[in-house]
Amino acid sequence: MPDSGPMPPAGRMLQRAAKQRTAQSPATIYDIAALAGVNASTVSRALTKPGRVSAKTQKKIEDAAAQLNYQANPFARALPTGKTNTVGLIVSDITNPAYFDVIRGAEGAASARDYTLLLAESAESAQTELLAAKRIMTTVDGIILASPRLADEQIRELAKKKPVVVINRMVEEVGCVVADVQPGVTEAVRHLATLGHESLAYVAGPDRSWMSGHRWDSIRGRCEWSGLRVRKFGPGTPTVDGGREMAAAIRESGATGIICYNDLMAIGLMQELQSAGVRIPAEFSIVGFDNIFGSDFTTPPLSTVKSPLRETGATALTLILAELAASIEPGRADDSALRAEAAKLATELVIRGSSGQHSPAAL
Amino acid sequence: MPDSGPMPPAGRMLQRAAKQRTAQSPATIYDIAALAGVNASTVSRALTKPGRVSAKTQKKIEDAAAQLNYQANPFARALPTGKTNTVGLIVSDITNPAYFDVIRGAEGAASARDYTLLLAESAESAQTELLAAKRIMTTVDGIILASPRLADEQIRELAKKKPVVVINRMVEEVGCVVADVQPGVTEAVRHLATLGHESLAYVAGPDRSWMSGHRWDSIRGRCEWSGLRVRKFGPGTPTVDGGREMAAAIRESGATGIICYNDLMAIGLMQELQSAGVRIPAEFSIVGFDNIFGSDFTTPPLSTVKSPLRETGATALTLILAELAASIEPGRADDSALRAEAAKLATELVIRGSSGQHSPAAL
DNA sequence: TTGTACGCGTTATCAA
DNA sequence: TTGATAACGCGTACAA
Repeated sequence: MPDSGPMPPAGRMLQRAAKQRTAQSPATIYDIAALAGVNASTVSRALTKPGRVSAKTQKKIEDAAAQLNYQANPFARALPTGKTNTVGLIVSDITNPAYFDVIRGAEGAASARDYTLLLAESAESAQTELLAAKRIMTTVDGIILASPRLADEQIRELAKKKPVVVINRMVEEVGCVVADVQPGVTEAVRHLATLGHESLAYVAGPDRSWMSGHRWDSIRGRCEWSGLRVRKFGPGTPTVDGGREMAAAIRESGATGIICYNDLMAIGLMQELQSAGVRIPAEFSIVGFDNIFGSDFTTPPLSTVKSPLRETGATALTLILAELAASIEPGRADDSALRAEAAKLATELVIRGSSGQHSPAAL
Repeated sequence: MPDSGPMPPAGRMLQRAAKQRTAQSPATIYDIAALAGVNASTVSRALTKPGRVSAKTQKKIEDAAAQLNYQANPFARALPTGKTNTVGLIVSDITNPAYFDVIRGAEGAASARDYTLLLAESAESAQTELLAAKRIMTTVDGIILASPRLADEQIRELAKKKPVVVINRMVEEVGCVVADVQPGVTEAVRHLATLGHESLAYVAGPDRSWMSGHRWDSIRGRCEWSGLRVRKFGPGTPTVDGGREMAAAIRESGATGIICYNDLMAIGLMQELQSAGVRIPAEFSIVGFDNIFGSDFTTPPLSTVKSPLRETGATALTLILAELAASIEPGRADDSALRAEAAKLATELVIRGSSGQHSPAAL
């Protein structure tokens, strides 16, 4: 160590300069600083909060940055800040087309705000879900859990570390995005009643699915209100095959207006019934949930309670970002706007061919 | 500066200790070092390449790490290394269900190797695709481009900076994953010929789609070989509506064995034809491509040339990782195994109800 | 085998 | 308003 002057920065910049010649490593704020004739810290200021620097140097720096095709290194930025501009999304089953739109909505909302989406799947297992969550946790600013299989307590535990928003489930003390099932269910029950169905049935999903129970509660309540009989079948697997397996029980039940936990089950049920010679909708009316891609491909096309899947994904991401902002700048508790936005997420009946006038007479 | 001893490390550790009391910030290698009574660098060595440290201290460190619930900070790790353990996947259109399985395959392969998947959409625009690519580029070890809209040259440009693998398209000098269309097309053409169709038609996708042209080339070649007449229609939009729009032209064309660029178009075409009173498959046989989710929901269910979508996604990710490994350790050019794996990706005809004996007589 | 010291690119805290 | 400098957590030559 021959010298004791301001060595580190000088040495650093010399090294940068040398490096610049050899490889084509991306430009750093030091390169910009050199080009603009200012200090690196000034560059940092100018590029992050464009108010703490004079207009003149601001422009010089911006020009230099543009010329050098500068792109901030997210990792270097994340280190002192802790902010990664990345949100994780964990879905329980990528196979399920209902999530496609959720993913799409979240991705759109994210990239619109210069955020990036990290995707992971839990394969319907609480254990791998927790694993994925922990792995991702270190990398993201917040996590969206779509129909999580985790226990409430585990979710709250995660939420202590980073903002967590849950989709399609209510968990105390955690941000939740759940579309209002009431309007869609109300319409559906009324629709079936109008069609002449006096005995309804609900084909439930898995017991562990919060949403399945929620939908059942809503349907039952509505039927009581309307004086209709309704029975619950299941639990069943929330897939096409799961719907198929319920066909026999439904057929013998005497119920003629069937609402299924989701479109997948509805499609399976309908297919199985049809292949047994049952006429839809003459003998049974079938209504699904979600309005997934392909639910109108069937013959007859499926009537369904449409869920605002894409909006749900987008709203979840917005909520995460809001929680993030709140944790930094705790003054503003204007959840109101967000709550309002989330409240707009309502279901709605889409009437297609699988529900119609009940006319078993025409045997 | 009262002292000139080994200040920095000591000061750092003191601060850590103080911090440890207050907030619940995640444990670092310094915490482990303190607990195990060794230096932080030893911890780093023990945790990265478990061979450069004595068995005894190794255990001590691992115990301490476990006790502290240690989780390496990916950002801090990425900074000196440049490695992020993250792969980006850009799809041209999340709406298209064909990508669902690709995403799924890639995600599965990634998380199996402790990699994380970054998802982005280009919304069918070359410009936003480039933007997304550049934004993501800084964050990932490599990028997978599914049916990119970018020009070949732009893709090569990207590939100069980080490993790039392209799905469903051939680009010189860039890793590509394209399922072999030959077997599926051969089966399909033979199938239609056997059914009595003498005049075939191909409903093309967008002109910009490399895959659409590729499929057409293969079909045409196969038809020539078989002495069948075949005409190309389009270009069209690769959606259900795009398929619908081709119905009139197809109906007047005289062709009766129709192969569509993808299932979406096939479904639209079939629906439109049926709603005009045309009987499928008696009058027209329709075959799609890909075997997407829901292609068996239609009545009749769609015959289709199945693509190994999921395997394609998984293979693409594997390829990226291989290129990554090769760029680090250039000695091993054992692409052979990979090429072999990629070569196994073949299409295959799935015969369902939309194709059948040609019997226009039964008017 | 282990410890020392530095750099990765950025932000944040001070002085100036 | 700007500059100098210390973190952020980890990997790694180099020295011991």
